Order: sequence, then structure tokens, then C-alpha cells
Amino acid sequence: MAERKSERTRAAILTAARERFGADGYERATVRAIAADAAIDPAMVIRYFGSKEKLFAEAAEFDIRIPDLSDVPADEVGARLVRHLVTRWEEEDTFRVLLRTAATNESAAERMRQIFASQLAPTLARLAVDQPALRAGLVATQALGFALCRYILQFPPVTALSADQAVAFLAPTITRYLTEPLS
Amino acid sequence: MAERKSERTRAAILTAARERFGADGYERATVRAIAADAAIDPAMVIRYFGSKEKLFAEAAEFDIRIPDLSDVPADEVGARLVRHLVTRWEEEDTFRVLLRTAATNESAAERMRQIFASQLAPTLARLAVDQPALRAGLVATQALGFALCRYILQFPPVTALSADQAVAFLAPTITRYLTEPLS
DNA sequence: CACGAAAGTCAACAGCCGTTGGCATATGCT
DNA sequence: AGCATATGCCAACGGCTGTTGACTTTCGTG
Repeated sequence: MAERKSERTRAAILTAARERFGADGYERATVRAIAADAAIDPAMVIRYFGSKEKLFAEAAEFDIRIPDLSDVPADEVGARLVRHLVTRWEEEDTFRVLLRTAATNESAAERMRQIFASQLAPTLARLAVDQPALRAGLVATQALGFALCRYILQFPPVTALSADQAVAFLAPTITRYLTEPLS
Repeated sequence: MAERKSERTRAAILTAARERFGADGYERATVRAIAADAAIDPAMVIRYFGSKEKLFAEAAEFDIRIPDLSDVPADEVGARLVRHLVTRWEEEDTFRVLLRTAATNESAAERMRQIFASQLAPTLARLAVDQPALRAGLVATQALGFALCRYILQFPPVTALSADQAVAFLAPTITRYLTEPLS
């Protein structure tokens, strides 16, 4: 069972990495600091993950896990979606890591675009009355803007919101973006 | 006229700095690269601005210049505001510099919060039916989310939008955040 | 117990970074 | 012209970065 120990430290590194990347962003989070948090030698980080960039790639793997909304009443879709997103964002650091980093790191931005294109857009496409890509894009602006103001920029009025309040305000916007007829 | 020349290079540095900061973010934009863009020695950058941080502070000075909307018909406030923001964001690099950097740099985030609190919130407060801080916060989530998806993450459906389309979609959301009764 | 591989330590590398001080040059004033 | 000062270049510093290779310890297995 020589591998048991190694998997534990591997997980420790990953946890520390997510914390540091999430708090400081990619550039300012140093391998040495991550190693210190995980109480191991910086060399081990490289040994386990090959490079800082590969470590980040693994630390920022994120599945948004959008539920199937196809048999949810049309007027509840927005609320269900918003609640799912907020829950999902707050139960892991991963998304925050990705969002924070995506602003200054092109590969993280690309990953963000991929999540949008492969996870969010297809699901929303079945709920939009027309122009699915455009409507998914609009939904993304509101969803990510909320995440930005709440978790990254930490605007006081936005951080002060409860999850319920957030859902109540954002849901109608999402619904409108998916269904409002184009003028 | 010894100062004329210096002011020209000072401006050149500032321009190059805004470009680099805007493209790469604070950490990855090096003093050396900025100096190279301005066709000048790295030492001059420090001589003129004292430090990289002070250079950034000056490069990221941004006045959102929100117009007086107090005598605009209530149903046009959203459109006017959105159009102003998009115009303002696109006529300078400054805002993009700030937004990109705010994700990983605490002092830039603080500046963002200040712009929100001292420039946006007070104006919106006079337009909101109640709970001015909360409503201004909601407006910010939609406005900044749009900027994030369009200028930073560059989601294709969002970059594809014309200014007119953006206004048409976002304006009703803004109006609703300012006026919709709380349930 | 002995052996070998896995896990971890340590020191050092080369390469950037922001910043500094000294020195050349140009420019404007008297 | 000659001086003072502003402007600019150059080389170098100390510090931090990701990454590497050699060495030591740990530990499961024959």
C-alpha cells in the first residue's frame, strides 16, 4: 500500500493549491506557498503535477453539473437555475479559482469559454425560444456578473444578499433573457 | 521648455502602461515591457512614477462620468445608463485595465468598490424606489457581468452584440432592478 | 532480515523581476 | 559660450520564481 500515502499528500497539495489560487490568483500564488500550506517540499509539487501550470489545470477542473430542466415549469426555470449556480459556486472553491484567474490568464479564460460552450449553452438552448447562443450569452453576463461582484470584488450590498434574495432578484432576469421576444 | 519633452514621454509611458496592464493584468505586465513599448529605458518608468504600483494607480484612474438622469423619463433611464456605460467603456482602455486587474489585485478591487460607492451608487440612489444600496448592487452585477463577458472573457455571443442590441437587452433589466417592488 | 522502490529533503540552478546609482547627453538660460 | 539642470542610458543589485538533480529516509514485500 505504498500509494496510499502519496495520494493523501497529492490531495493535500490540490487543496492548498485551490485555496492559494483562489485567494491570490495564478501569478501571485507561488509553488512555494502552496507547498508550505500542504506542509511539504516545493519540489514535491512539481514531482506530483509536473509543473505549476498542470497543477492549476487540475485544481481548476470544474463541472457545473447543470440539472435537467426540461420538465420544469417555464416560470420556475430561472429560479431553479440561479439556485443551482449559487449553491454550486459556494460548495467548492474551484469555480472561484477559475473566475479569478480567468481575468488575467488566457488558458483559464479559454476554459471558462469552454464551460460556457459545452455545459451551459447546450442546456439553455433547449429552454430558449430562439437564438440559443445569444440568449445563453446574456444569461452568462448576469450569472457571472453576480459571481464577480459577490465573490471577487465583494461589493458590500451584493455579499450581503442571502441566497434566497439573490434567487428572487436574478431569476426573472434569466427567464426574460431566455424567453423575451426579440423586438 | 525643459518640461515639454518630459511630459510627452510621461504620456507615452502611461499609454503603454494602460495597454500592457489591460492586455496582461498587473502581475504579468512588466515594467520592462511597458518601457519597451514606450521606447524608453525601464529606469525611466520608475523615475517618472516612483514605482510600478504608483504607475498602475495613475494608469487606472477612471471617472465613469455618469450623466444626470434625474429628469429622464423613468422608462428611459435604463437605456440611457447602459448606453453611457458601454460608450464610456469602449472609448478608453482604462476601465478594462481596472476590471482585469481587480480580479487578482486587492488595491484594484478596492478602487472598483470605491467607484461603485462614490460614483455609481449615489446617482442610482435617486432613481431607485427604495433600498438604494441593494438596487445599485444589482445593477452593478449586470453591468460588470456584461463587461466581463464582453471585454475580458470574450464570450463569442456577447462580443458579437452591437451596442444597440446590448442596450435593448440590458436596459429592461436595469430598470427592473431599480424599480421592481420587493416581494 | 534484507532489499528495492517509493516518498520526501535539500541545495542549487538559471531566469526573471522591480529598483537603484552612476554616468553620459541634450537642452535652455544668462 | 558656459553653466546648470533636466532627461536619458547602462549596468548591476538583491530577491523571488519555477524547476532540477542528487541524496536520504521510510516502508511494504520477498
